[in-house]
Amino acid sequence: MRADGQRTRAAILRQAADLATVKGLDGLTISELAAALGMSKSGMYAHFESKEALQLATIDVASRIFDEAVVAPALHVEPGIDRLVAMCDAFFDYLQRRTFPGGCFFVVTALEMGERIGPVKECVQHCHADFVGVLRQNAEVAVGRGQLSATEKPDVLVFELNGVILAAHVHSVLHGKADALDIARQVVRRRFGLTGTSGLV
Amino acid sequence: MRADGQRTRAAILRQAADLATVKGLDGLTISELAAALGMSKSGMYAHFESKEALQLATIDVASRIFDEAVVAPALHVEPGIDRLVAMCDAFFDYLQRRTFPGGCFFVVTALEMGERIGPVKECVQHCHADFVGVLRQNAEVAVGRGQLSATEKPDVLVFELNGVILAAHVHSVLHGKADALDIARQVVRRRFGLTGTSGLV
DNA sequence: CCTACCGATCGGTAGG
DNA sequence: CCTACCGATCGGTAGG
Repeated sequence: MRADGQRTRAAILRQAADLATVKGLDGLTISELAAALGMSKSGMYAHFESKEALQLATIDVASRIFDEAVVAPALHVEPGIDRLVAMCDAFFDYLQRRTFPGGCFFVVTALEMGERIGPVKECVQHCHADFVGVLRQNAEVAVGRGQLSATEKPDVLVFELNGVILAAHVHSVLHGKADALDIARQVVRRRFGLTGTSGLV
Repeated sequence: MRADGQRTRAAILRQAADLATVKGLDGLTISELAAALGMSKSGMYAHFESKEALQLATIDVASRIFDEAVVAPALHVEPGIDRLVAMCDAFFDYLQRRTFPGGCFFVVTALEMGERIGPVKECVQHCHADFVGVLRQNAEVAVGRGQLSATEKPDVLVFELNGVILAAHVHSVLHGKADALDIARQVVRRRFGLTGTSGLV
C-alpha cells in the first residue's frame, strides 16, 4: 500500500537523522541503518537510489524537525528581540530534550562538512544559512525598531548568538555539563540587557 | 636508522591530523593516509598497532601543535584579561592561516566525538577541557585582580569565549566568510570593554 | 520489501 | 618499511 511505503520512508529518514547526529552523515552506514530498523539493506534501496540521495533526504527531514522545534514556536512572539530570545530558548529546549540523540543535527553536520565538497555539504550549508538568515532578519528588525542601538551590527549580533548556541552544544553534549543550557539562556538575556529568569548574574 | 623512524612517525601523525580535520578522526582511513604519504598501508602498522592507537597518537601531536600555536604565544603577556585576549587572537590567527586544512583540530573532533564512547572520545574531551581550563584560570585571575566585576562568573565568561571561537570556526570554515575572524576579534574586545583594533562597533 | 550476490575497500596480519 | 594476503563490511544490483 502507498501509505505504508511513505510511513516506512519516514521511519527510515528519522532513524537516519538520529544516527547521523552520533556517527555523522558520512559515518552513517546503510547496513547499520537497516539493522536499527529491523530491515534488510536492500530494503533501504527500495526507497533511495544511493547513499547520497539518502543523505540529502535525511537533511531535508532534519530541517523540518528543526524548524518545527526551534523556529516555529518563536513565530508566536513579536519579531525583534523577543523573537530572537524565544528562538534561542527554543533551541536550548530542543537540545535539552535531546530531539536527536547526538545533539543538534545541524551543529554536528555543519562541523562534519566543514571543508567537504559536493551536494551534501552544500545542502547542510544552505540549511545552516537559512537559520542564520532568520536570526539576522530579527536582528535587523530589533535595530530598526530601536530595541537595540543603531550602531549595533546585525551580522555581529547573529555571530554572537550562534556562538552561544555552539558553546551550549559542546558543553552539554561533549562534556555532559548539565548547567550548560542554563548558562546559555542567561548569556542570551544578558546580551540583550534583560534580567534573566535563570537566576543571578 | 632510529632518527628516520621518528621522522617518518612524525610525518604520518602530521598527515593524519590534517586528514582528520577534513574527514574526521573516524572517517580517516589507513589506506588513504598511506596514499597521502606515498607509503604502503602496512608501513603505517610498522608505527602503530591499530587504528585506535593511531587516532590517540594523532590527538597527542595535534594538541602539541595547538598549544604551540594558541596557548604558548599568550604566555608572554600578563595573566588575566590581556592573556585571555591574546589567546583568543592567537586562536583566530591559527584558524586564519589554516594550520590544519579543515580548521581547528579540536573544534572538529570535539563535535565529531560528541556522543561517542571510548578512549578516543575521552582523549579529545580531555584536550578540550584542558584548553577550557586555561581560559578559566585566566578568567579567575581577571576577577581576582579586579579587571572584571566581582559578580562576573568565570564559567560564564569561558562559555562565551568558547562560543566566539566556535562561531568563528563555523562562519569561516563552513561558510567561507572572510570577515568572520575580524568579527570574532571585535566581539572578544567588546566583551571586555576594550576599544577594538578592528574598526568601529 | 526480501535473498543472494557483486567488486571495492576496510582494518589488520604474515613473513620478510 | 614492502608484498601479499586475510575475513569483514562497504555501497550497490539482480531478480523476484
